Amino acid sequence: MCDSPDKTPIWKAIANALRSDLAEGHYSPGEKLPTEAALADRFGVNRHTVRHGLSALVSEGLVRTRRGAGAFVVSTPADYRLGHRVRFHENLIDAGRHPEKRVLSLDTRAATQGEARALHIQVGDQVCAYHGLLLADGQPLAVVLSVFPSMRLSGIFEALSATTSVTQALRSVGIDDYTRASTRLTAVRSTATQALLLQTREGDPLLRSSSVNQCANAIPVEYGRTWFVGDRITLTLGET
Amino acid sequence: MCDSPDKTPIWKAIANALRSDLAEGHYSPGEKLPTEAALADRFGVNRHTVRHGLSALVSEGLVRTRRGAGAFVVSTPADYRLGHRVRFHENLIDAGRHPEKRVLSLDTRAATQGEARALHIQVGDQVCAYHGLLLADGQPLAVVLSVFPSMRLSGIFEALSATTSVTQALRSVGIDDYTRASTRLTAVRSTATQALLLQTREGDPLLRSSSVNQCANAIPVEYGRTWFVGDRITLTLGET
DNA sequence: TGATACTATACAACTATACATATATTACCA
DNA sequence: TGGTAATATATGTATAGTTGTATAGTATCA
Repeated sequence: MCDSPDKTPIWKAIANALRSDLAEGHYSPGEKLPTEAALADRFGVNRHTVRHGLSALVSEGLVRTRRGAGAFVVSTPADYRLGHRVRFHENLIDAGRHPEKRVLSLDTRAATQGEARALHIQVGDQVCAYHGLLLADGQPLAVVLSVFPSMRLSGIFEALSATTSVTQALRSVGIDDYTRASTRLTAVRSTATQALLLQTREGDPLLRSSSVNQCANAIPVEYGRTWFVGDRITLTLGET
Repeated sequence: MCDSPDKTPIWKAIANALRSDLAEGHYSPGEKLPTEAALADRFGVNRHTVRHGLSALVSEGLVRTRRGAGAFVVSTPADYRLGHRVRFHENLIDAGRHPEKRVLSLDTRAATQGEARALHIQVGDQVCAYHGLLLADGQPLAVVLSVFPSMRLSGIFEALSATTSVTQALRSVGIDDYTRASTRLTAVRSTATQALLLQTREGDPLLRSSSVNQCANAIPVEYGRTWFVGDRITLTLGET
């Protein structure tokens, strides 16, 4: 018989359902989840299976249980504002989360066609490519690939070696402020490498953002592509 | 039973024996069959042989198994009338079944593009989204996602919090009657979450209905999408 | 020799039930 | 009003039972 290739265990499906409930804002931090018995009833399964799913959320740090009291939401997936000014650290601190950036690689190379187009430079011009991992409260949130035009920003490589903050690096090469020129969003499936970095499973949906930041006189200074873990983020569109 | 003349395999003989037990009404719908171990004991064979026979009944749709729980006699598919007036409770009671609705979530949010088009409102207008599970005789029958235009139906959220009946909720916000404006049907494969809620296997076919209900003056009041378990329902088209 | 039907065994996943223990709520009394 | 005990509720733990799946072995027949 045709066995379904990727059969999700019941407990994992429950964890997923609850996690997306959290992501969609059905519960806010501090709020009490339904009791295990109620959840077991809702999903039509045994209480132990619910407990198994809940324990996954507990180990992810999304939920905390108190014997005799119930299960409580610790933190909901980060709310990430996409507007005129997008700042990773600010966004997460505003959401009450602890942001962290980890450098995966940093090198100078020739621009690809897409990067050249986005940054208004020539194919083959030197760019500084920053590959990093974004974390919230220690949990991987996104992988990011940020590309800077070296010619336009002399010293950017050294600046990025010294700090993980894009804002700070740009400031040290003379860009005091920058704004988001464009953002495009799509959903993709994660590759094996991304899944490993993000601690998800290969094929899990990611939210990909392609964006261009420009300085005051509308000159592109950064072209970034970010892959967010769908479950751990809620993107909010609007002004800032 | 008498020993078969070396022609029919044992597992088939067991399937036949159980099938005629069912036909003679020794077991009623929903009732639990003896465990595989008990049956293996009764027939004096290995458990796997019993499983082989049982799996035949499962694929015939006579029996449904739940891991850890047992094998249960399946009830005949509910007959669901799709006509000018579609009422879940009425439909199932008329079919001699016991209907039940379970609320999974209820919230207010902005309308998506498809919802806006169906309800003749603007993208981003507030809608009240009801996510629920429909059951017949305690067995999951369908998951439903019902969307109501909040602006047009002030108080609909509270009304839906108070009752699971769409008819009653609409009545309490001033819609005394509503009729089915359109229904579209397609077949899809179930997601893991849907499979969990419906107690089917991931990837099993579902019958998806997208419908719009309108009030007396032809204004849309509800846009619903329902995923029926294919083999637990028979949709009947016609007048009412 | 190989295919088929059945057996044997082991383990994983989920269910069912019972009970222990911590917390929240309620009733009652001073 | 305030404190305390009783009760109900909820999570934590333990045990046993049932189905699902994987692997290997045996008997029989063409």
